[in-house]
Amino acid sequence: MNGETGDKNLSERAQFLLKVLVERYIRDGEPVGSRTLSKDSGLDLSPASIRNVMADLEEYGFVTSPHTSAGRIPTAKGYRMFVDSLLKVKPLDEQEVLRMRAHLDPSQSNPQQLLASASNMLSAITRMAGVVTLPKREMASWKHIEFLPLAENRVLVILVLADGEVQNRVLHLDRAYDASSLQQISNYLNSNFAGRDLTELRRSLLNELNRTRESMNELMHMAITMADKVFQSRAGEPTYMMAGETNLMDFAELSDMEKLRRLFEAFNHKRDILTLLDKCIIAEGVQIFIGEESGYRVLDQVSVVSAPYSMGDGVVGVLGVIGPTRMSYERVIPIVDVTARLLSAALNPRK
Amino acid sequence: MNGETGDKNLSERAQFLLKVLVERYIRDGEPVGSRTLSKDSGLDLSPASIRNVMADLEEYGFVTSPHTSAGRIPTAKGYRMFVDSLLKVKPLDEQEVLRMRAHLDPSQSNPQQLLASASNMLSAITRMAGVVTLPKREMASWKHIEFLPLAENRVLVILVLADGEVQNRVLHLDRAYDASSLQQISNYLNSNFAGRDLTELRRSLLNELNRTRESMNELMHMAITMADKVFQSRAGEPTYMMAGETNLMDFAELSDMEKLRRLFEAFNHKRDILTLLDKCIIAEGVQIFIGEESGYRVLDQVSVVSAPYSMGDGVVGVLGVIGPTRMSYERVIPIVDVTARLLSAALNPRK
DNA sequence: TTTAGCACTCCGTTATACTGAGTGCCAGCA
DNA sequence: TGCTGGCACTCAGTATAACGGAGTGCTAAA
Repeated sequence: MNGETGDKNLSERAQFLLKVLVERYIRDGEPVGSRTLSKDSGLDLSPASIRNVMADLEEYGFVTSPHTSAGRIPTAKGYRMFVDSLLKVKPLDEQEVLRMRAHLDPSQSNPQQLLASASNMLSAITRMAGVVTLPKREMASWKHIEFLPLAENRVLVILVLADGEVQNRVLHLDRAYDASSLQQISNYLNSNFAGRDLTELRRSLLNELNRTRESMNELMHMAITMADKVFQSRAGEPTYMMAGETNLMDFAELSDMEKLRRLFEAFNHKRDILTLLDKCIIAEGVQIFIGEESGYRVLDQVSVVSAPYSMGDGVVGVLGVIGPTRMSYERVIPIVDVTARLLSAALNPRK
Repeated sequence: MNGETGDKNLSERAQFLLKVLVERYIRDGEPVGSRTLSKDSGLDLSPASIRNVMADLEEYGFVTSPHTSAGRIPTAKGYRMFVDSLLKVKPLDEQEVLRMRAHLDPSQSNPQQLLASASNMLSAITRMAGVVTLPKREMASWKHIEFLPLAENRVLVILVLADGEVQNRVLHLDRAYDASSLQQISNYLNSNFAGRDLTELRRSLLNELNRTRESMNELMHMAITMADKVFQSRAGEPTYMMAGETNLMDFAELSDMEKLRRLFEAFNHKRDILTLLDKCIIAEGVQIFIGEESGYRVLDQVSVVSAPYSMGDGVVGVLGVIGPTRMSYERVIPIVDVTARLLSAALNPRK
């Protein structure tokens, strides 16, 4: 209510003190009192003055006290302000970038392994949990397709993707196809559509189907319906890989067994985590969800720092770090950022 | 030192009291005192007499007390005696068996999914962690093999196993092979060796190679060396699937965060758990490791109840339950046993 | 606008006492 | 000889009170 803090915007000083407070709390994990802040800030202010500012910050919802006579700790909103407006991330040490690059060496790993390395690396250097979503395969292009007849109207489809990843699916069909017509179908698909991404493929196949409805020979018809079946994305696939979940057990914030258990169960069921990560795939760079912001109860006590990575010429997945809200964003943000870039580079063979 | 307990073998009464004690402790989780035992046993003995027996049991190492004035709890040795000699497992309720069978319906799942269902089911009904090792593929036979030329001297091998499981591997070769000679090679292998198990195949291929060394045409030579490469089992594969680890967080025995963490890390690294489970593959039926018996520090507080399952005509893997030493062996043993039988049945198509 | 001073609050720790559960041992009894 | 009641003792866990420390909010003065 008093002059300075009546405005919508916090005073310079209040912002600065919030910054110092958050940094201090991230460092020590203990509520920060006015005396500490008075010494720590470098400003020439007495504890009493600091207390006034704190009262304002509390009123705005940036900080809170665990109880009457403890210091203040940041709220989710406080962290948000800190991350968005107060924090200046320094670029990573060059040495460290080199070390990271070595872990993601494309020459001696396949894409699958690269993803695993990335999540391991994230968990190892941050000492929190690292997560990498598997590439959205619809967006990836493919090199080659092959059909193999099995018993009882079933056909095995082998799909070689642009990155060398191989997928198989078994189709259950309404009638048997002999080896030679299957051969013809795959020839047709390989010569006309190889190299396109999977969604595009489905679209042009449907067009084709409409355009040539009458004139089309049976073979092409078969080919098109079959391809349509193949390229429907399958459900129930594993959808992300995580490493270092156990690191989270060290954090005092998560020492409540009940909460920890729910969190780990969420990791296993994947659903919530995945929809959250999917939201990040549209964003440009590093995206951060702090505590309750995520909208999922289980993630109340944790933050997610994520960044999209790309393959070919589009974003195909997201990687990131999951840790307590009280994490060193200053350190984690550039790490996630760099990892995403390195992984993208490793996944895209230099042309 | 006194007459009765001086023999190597425990008296009838001592054995019976141990049984009651273990059952009681499994039920309540609290040290059992002489008064309780006196009422609970049904024997017409005063607490004082019970105490004498307890002193003997303690001397033999079957029970111990957490502190001077608490009751007794079983040691690993005590549980072992209980499980080996005192416990009589009742067969499972028929209703329950039917419900379990429904979960492992071979008609609407592939083998991969069956294994996952089995481990899920084990964890769900025992409320502990369920684990299933993946089948040893060397012991499985195969139905079909196919080669697909890729760029740069690489060949994609598609291997269809007897259970319908499909595997791919990429071979790096010293020279390029054209599609038609690859076709010939696969024809040769399919018509001469399909249906054998993989170890047997390698053996007969090597024989073949020696026997026909001079007379052999180049094609057969290629085929044989290539097959040899294919059927070398690959390292670094995932080796078991686990479900319900988080159930273990509920047990008071594991409330020590440090121990819990080590346990979960062991689950992730898989190594120790796997060598332990591998030991069970030779045993006939249900095998039990109680606490420290396993020889692995991380498993000090937990027991593993396991049983082998089979496919084709041999044992190929192990499944089981991991839980606190203080688990209801009476319930868990038949569950593991039945699950192993059901899984074996589901994996072996009725002929 | 800032600051010093003061009363107040609340957590965490320590000391103390007390209760309840259980034990080991001994002496007497069938 | 084996069983039992009695007794002194031990020890974890809990409740209670006391106290110091850290921090706050408010007020009055600089």
